[in-house]
Amino acid sequence: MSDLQAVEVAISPVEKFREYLATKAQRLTTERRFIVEEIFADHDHFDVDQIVMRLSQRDDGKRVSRSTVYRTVSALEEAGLLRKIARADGRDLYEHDYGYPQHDHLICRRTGKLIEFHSPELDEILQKVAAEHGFRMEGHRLEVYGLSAEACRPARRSYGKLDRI
Amino acid sequence: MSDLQAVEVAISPVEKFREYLATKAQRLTTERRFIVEEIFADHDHFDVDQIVMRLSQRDDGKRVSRSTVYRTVSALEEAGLLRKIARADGRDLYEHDYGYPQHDHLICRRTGKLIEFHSPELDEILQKVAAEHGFRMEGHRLEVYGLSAEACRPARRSYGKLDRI
DNA sequence: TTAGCTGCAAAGCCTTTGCAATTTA
DNA sequence: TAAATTGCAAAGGCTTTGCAGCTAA
Repeated sequence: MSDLQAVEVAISPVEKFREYLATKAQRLTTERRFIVEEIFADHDHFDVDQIVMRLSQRDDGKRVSRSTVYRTVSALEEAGLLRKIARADGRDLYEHDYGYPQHDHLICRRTGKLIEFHSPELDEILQKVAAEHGFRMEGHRLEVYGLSAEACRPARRSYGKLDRI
Repeated sequence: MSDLQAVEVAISPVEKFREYLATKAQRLTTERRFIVEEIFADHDHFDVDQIVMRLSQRDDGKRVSRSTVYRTVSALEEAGLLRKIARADGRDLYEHDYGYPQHDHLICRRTGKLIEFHSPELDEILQKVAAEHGFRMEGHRLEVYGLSAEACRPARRSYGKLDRI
C-alpha cells in the first residue's frame, strides 16, 4: 500500500511509552497497554472513536472507557508516539510518529484516500525557506489536495467510492 | 509585514460574492455585505469570533448575529473567497483566497506568529510528486512549525509574547 | 409577493473534567 | 500505603439548526 519502509526501532511502542511514563512518575496500566497495542496494530490513520470501537470489540471482554482513550492519546502525543495530522468531520485524526518515517500526504477529495509520500527535495526547500526568514524549523505538515488516479477514472465496477468507506 | 504582492483583481470581494450568490439564486443582504467588508478590510488571518467582535463594535449600530457570520463564512468558503487554513484553540482559522496569491506559512510555536512565504520550487516539486502518483493536484496546505527569529532571541524588553496577544 | 435570510435559543458533537472507587508500584 | 488512574456523568466550547418574523428582488 505504501512504498515507505518502517524505520528501525529498538523497542516497541509500548516500551517506549513505558519509558516516557516513567520520566513523569506515571504508570503503564492495563488500559494504556491495550490502547497502545490497538493503535499500533497497523499503520493506518485513525481518530479516537475508531479506537474506542475497536477496543469495544475485544473478545476478552476488557473494555476501556472513552475518557481513558482520550487521555491516553494525548499522552501518546506528548510522548512523541503519535502526531495529530488533520481534522475530518469535526474529529482529530492521528498517525504514528514512532517507528515510521516522516512523510506527507496526497488527499483525494473524492474518496478521502490518503497517499503517503516523502520527498527529500521538499525538505531541502523548507530548510532554505526557513533559513531565509531566520526561522528555526522543527517540523511541518503538508497536505496536497486533489483527485487520486482512481477517482479520475470512470468507475467501471462499483469500485472506489463504495468499497472504501 | 509581508513581501507578497496582491494579485490583480478585476472586482471587489463583495462583487465576487454577489456573482457567486447569483448563480445559486441567493441574495446579497446587508448583513452579508458587512461581513465580507469586515473580513476583507485587512489581510490578516481570522476566526469567526474575531469577526463577530469587530462587527459588534461598529459605530453605526448595525449588528450581525453569530449564526449569520458562521453561515456567511461557510458560503464565502464555497464561493472560493476564503480558505480554512488551520485550527487554533479549538477554533477554525481562515484566510483570504481571493485577491491574494497562493502561499504557505511558517508558524512560531512560541508567539503563534504566522509568516507567509511562497516558493515556486515547492510548487514544482509538488507537481512532480503528484504526477508520480497519478494524482491530479488541486491545491495544498503547508504549515512549517518551529521558532521565529524573535522567539529565539532572548527578549530584551517585554516584547513578543505579551504585546502580541 | 415569495423565496430566501436573520436572530435567537436550543441542540449537536467532539473533547475535557470533577469525583469516588480502584489499582499500580 | 499513597499517589496515580479509571469510568461515569456532567460540563465545555465551537458550530449547526429549527423556526417565526423579516426582507431583498
